[in-house]
Amino acid sequence: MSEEQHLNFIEEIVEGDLAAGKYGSIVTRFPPEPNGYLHIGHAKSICLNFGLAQKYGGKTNLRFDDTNPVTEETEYVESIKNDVQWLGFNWAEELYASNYFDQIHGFAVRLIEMDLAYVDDSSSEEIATQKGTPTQPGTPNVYRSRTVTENLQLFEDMRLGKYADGEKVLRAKIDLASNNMHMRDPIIYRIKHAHHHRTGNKWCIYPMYDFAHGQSDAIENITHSVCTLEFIPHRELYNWFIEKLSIFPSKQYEFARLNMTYTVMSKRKLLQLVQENHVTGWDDPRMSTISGMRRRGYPAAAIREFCDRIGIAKRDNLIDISLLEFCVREDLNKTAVRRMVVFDPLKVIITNYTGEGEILHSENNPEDQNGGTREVPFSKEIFVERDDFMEEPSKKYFRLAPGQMVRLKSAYIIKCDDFVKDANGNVTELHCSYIPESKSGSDTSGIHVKGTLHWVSTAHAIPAEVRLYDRLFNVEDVAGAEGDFKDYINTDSLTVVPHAYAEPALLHDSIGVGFQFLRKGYFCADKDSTPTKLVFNRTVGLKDTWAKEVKKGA
RNA sequence: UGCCUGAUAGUAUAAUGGUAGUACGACUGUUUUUGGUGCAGUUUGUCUUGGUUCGAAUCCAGGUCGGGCAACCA
Repeated sequence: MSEEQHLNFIEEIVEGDLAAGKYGSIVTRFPPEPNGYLHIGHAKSICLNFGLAQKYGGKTNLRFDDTNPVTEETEYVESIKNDVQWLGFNWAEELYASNYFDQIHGFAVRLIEMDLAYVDDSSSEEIATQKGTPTQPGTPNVYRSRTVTENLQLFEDMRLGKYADGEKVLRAKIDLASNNMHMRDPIIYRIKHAHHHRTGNKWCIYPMYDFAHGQSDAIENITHSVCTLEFIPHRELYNWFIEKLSIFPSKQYEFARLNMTYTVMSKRKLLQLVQENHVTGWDDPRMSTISGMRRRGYPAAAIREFCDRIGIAKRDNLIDISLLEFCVREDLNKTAVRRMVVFDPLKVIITNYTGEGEILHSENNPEDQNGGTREVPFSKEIFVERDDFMEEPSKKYFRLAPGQMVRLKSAYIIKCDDFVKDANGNVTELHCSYIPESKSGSDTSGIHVKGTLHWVSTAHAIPAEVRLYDRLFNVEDVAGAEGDFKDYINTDSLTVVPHAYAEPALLHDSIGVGFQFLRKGYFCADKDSTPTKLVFNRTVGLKDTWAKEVKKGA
């Protein structure tokens, strides 16, 4: 009652329709064309369409808008199904616009019979010219006054394959003077002698989007057909066909598509990145595709949360990618298993440690009481991160420096006594002493240190490759930037750390879980990872207030 | 030149004629065996000009700015 339910404008429409008794329950659909992989923008649409049905007790169909056989492939169908499922949604029915080709063809015949469609022999250029311009009305050509009988015969001949591609089209007869260019006798059927991934060679004529989408919606009794803003001018046509054909009156509603900083969101551009090898594939972890994000380690729940937070409205937007990253961290912080991995090793010898070594225990996740612990071997010689030592520390540097003390996570407090340099002046080794009574969990030393470091015992360290990703583009608004979007590709978007050192527990961890490498960020095993060669992707870094501090000083 | 759309903190999004709120970001402080997390707090906004009204982000009119529309693509 009292909770503030902020409805988006589409939810308001749905609630209004339901309250008015317009529909018993709602039916939505997610209608991708299988000509590429799904991206985060599709996720927004998926969450909206499936979310609506879940919230109001309806159903959602997955419908492939496969009306253009030359761009569509089964590979894409499979990837789309996989991505929608991975995101956590189940469709009521798996459908294809091509299932309806017979019915849609029948609709076209009906239109011809009503003298509302005609076969046009003009070339595509002629048709474009005859359409006029937004400020000048179009002009009818001779074909527009063909008789119903003639049109029926010609359309049938088109279907029979008597004409070559482009020789003839079927056009709706509407209004060549309309302010809406889409109403100026739009083409509704074209000839394409092409193999279709579902219907094979059965057809050589295919309906255009405008003559398939609304009809498919109607056939499926879709109550709320939600699409993006650029289809607003199509709505008039959408309604016109439904009215003339007297079919189920689906209603189209439009929302603003997702735009995100530092990335591109169009299948055409994503395809280009793949084809020109700017990335390794559709599932490259830097891609804005669902499959790329999955491989990068973004949890589905985080993507759903993101889609929830960005809202649904009609205003053009450019969402900061850091909001997505926030959602990813928020999710992973609660679920990721903590491990220690040193990327850039600096050897530390604990000079006063006389034991053989020992097994210590460290919690798997401080956020999860039931997460348990793991064994971490400790010994006289360990690796720490090279940038966790400074010969001449700045004032607020809480890590190792001559005479300075830190805690080794889940182990002991150590003090840096000395360091060794090579001929080039590079620090090669630290000599530290440990405080025996400072052992984690039974610390009686009374010493408090400000810094805690991750570390790995050199004798037990497991080599691993770590891949660090940065934004794929170096401008915020890639689509809005002048010139070719490829000019803005960030050439440093991938950094490989070939020889990182991981604690041994990581060897036995199952693939598919999210990790937090302490103080380094969130990671997941890549599909390239094998038992003999571990490979990890950095999903996202940790919030780093120290880096910010350093930057300020610089 | 036409038509269609939209405009609320830096970014998104609510307030549906009656206290401009929330989240992310930024900044403080605090807690912490991750410079992480958590907690507390601060910060910044109704495109503009008129009108209607006791009262306007909301309604009306004009302007400004943004996006879209003339593929045998979807």
